[in-house]
Amino acid sequence: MKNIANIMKLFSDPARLRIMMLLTRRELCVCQIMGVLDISQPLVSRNLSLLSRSGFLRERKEGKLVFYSLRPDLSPLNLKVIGLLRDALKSDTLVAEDLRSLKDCEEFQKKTGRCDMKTFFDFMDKKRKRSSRG
Amino acid sequence: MKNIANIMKLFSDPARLRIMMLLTRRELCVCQIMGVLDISQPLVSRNLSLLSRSGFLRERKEGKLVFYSLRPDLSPLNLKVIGLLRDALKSDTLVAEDLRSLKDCEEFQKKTGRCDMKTFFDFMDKKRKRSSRG
DNA sequence: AAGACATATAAACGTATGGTTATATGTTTA
DNA sequence: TAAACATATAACCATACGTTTATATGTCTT
Repeated sequence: MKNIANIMKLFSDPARLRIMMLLTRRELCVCQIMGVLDISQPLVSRNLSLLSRSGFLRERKEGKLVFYSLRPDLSPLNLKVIGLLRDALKSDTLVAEDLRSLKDCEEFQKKTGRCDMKTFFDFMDKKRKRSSRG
Repeated sequence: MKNIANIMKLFSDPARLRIMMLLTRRELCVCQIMGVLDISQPLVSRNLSLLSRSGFLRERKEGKLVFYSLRPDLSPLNLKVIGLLRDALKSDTLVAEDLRSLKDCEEFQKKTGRCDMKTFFDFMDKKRKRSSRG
């Protein structure tokens, strides 16, 4: 009872839902998630930590960077929950935007050969300015 | 995004989960739910109201009583959510106890021909005393 | 019509939660 | 070794939420 209630609570937050939707696509490091979602580093970190502690994510350290991805050994229940969320959000415009931004970020990353917070922030900043200019 | 987040939040509360698990079985009035779950009347009322407003329940008035049941025209998403919750709670001991209590209450109700708050409270009170005596 | 009853709503309160800012930890680079 | 950097954690605050108590609404009974 408490278990499923806690899972529901975990996904009652839009930021965590957005993070999960990104991570169901591929492994990402904290700075990439920050850049794409445009939320603060401590908040991303905390939400990743909550998702990890509930058994949804695993982490992998590579130098300064920490990469998060779905756990390969997800429990049947957790798998079903993720399936439901993906289904519920398959036409979500915000998720679509996030995935678009992720793609853009990755292309930029390939061109520059960099994966750091400044790079993604600068890129997203320019992008936002572009779109606000119309 | 907000929609699914709100649904998740709705079911992040054990009391609401228990109410839903009862109502997926059959239509019940407020006093029956109170008796079975042993939670206060205003709390039951409020949670029923939240579940109704999110499109999960319908209500039917019959004299003083108000009966709640699953909406017959649940959205595909809401149906999937309920399916997931039932699945997640199919072996839950608390839900099992609740269903047991519900059965007992209904038998008692048949015998006495009554459906009111006092009846269910008295019955559950005795039941609790029985079980605490061992 | 008055009182009893079932349910809903309002008010009030403590706690939990999301978000920010500041700081700590650990790694890389110069 | 010191500075720069990525990430995590702590401290703090405002707000939201669950719960209780009190009250309102509406129905039945006498």
